Amino acid sequence: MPLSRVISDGRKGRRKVKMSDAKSGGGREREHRIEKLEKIRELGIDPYPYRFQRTHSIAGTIENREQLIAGEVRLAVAGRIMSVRGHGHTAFGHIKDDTGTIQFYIRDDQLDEHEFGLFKLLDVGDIVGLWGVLFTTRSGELTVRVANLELLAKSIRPLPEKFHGLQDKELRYRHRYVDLIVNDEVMKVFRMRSKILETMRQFLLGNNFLEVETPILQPLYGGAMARPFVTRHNALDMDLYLRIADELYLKRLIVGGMERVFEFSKDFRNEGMDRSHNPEFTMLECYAAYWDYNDMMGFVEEMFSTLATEVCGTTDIQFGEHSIDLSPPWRRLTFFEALHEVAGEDLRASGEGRLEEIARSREIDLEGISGRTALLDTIFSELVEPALIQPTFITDYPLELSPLAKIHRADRGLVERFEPYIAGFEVGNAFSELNDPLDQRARFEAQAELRKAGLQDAHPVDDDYIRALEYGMPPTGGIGIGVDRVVMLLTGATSIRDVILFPQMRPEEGRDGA
RNA sequence: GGGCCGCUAGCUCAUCAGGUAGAGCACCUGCCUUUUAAGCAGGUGGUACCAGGUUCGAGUCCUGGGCGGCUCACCA
Repeated sequence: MPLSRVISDGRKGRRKVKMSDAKSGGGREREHRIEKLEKIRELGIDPYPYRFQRTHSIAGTIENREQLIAGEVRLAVAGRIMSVRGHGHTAFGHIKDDTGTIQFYIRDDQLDEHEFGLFKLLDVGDIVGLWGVLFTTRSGELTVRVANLELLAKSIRPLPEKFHGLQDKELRYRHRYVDLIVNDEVMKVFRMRSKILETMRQFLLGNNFLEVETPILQPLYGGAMARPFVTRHNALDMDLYLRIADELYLKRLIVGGMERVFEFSKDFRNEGMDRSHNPEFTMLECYAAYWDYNDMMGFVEEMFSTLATEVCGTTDIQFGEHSIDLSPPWRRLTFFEALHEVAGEDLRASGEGRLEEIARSREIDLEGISGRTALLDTIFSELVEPALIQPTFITDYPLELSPLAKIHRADRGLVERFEPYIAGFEVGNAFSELNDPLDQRARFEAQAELRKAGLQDAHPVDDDYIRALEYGMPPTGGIGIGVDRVVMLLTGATSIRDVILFPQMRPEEGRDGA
């Protein structure tokens, strides 16, 4: 009896699970298939053999079709049966591997009896290996004429319907393997994701960055304003945090003399979930000694135009209704300049009263918002952000928002920080990194005060990080890039769940009741 | 957390005002040696998310719960 069934027995509010692992899941068809599985075994055939030697991928077969047909080459391909059209003594169907789909043609007078008997016990969804030569059908389709076939894995669960496929988003996320089998565009998105990561990595390695790995389990979290997940280490008898950022570790490495480092960091933030937030997500952070944030801006422009060129073949990409030009240089605008544009006046010196007036006149909801910084931030995200469609660097933020960034060289009230915006998304966050240990301690202590005042997301003081800075960190430019959002941008996905293979979901069986 | 919407066969969906659930695909049986949403004939398949309630009778109405989608808020 399946474990899930045992656990759920007697539990109130149990949800019926579609395609469950219970015996009823998959309906009668699953039982038919298990019967066929037994018959296959009775024929002395192992329905789950150990390997298969392919001569060609399906894409390779299609690519070399002329030589393969002309030479009457006996080839071996393998894949999942996606359709079968039986005609008594013959059958057509398609198999699919991860390079493509090809038709096969099988007829009983060209196989030994044994093998055609096996074929009759196969189903859509089974994984097979086929040997044969290529030909073109009357209707012009490239087809493998099967001379021999081998079952490589029996599928006992039916695939979704061939025409509509799997639509239900819940099932698509929960049973991503099925989604990948039947929805080709899903496979395409995740191939692009891989390509994006690879291009980023190559770009960084090509610029002499060193790829490193830093702890996910941290005794003290930091590097961002967010609530962490807490976990427990039994042997040490202590709580640990899942990292919310790897920033403070990477800068320790800069102190240690690694002059350019990066990490693809799985980060975890214990907050709400929506179209652009998953509790675990991927951040690319990179730090370069002797750079400031201006150097980093140039680097980011280069990286994104390289990405778009490698992945999409052009720096002009389409996202929803927007055409976006990622080629450098990008527009650069300070935080207060951007506000000036939308508010029609310089807000740099405006008091709380004036900021509230402006917000109200634009019908911005100010519930729970108090203080000048929060007002500025709110006005910015309501009025400025949505309009930042073409790539734009917003620079020089108010000091209060950025405890890890260096004071602006020309203005003590600002920090040297920028955020790249594309299609209204904030895709990163970068600073001239604060390397004055005494200033850093003062900033941490200011955060600690905010924490005491009830701001849970404020930074805890990280004494070891300050000690590292006390040994001396060179001037450094750093950035964190939200990789999932970049993937959304380049694939046109409108939900982060469409670029994460297994997005966080509540368990199918529902929450544990009393 | 709020609002709206959804949950019916393996999948995609019907079921007008409450009367004991239906189609297509898939599956099973038979026929069919170049088909391709193959075709023809016949057939199987349901705890209508769960639990209560109203009613002679509930997929349908009411209450509570579960899961999801969209959206707003919170949150970087």
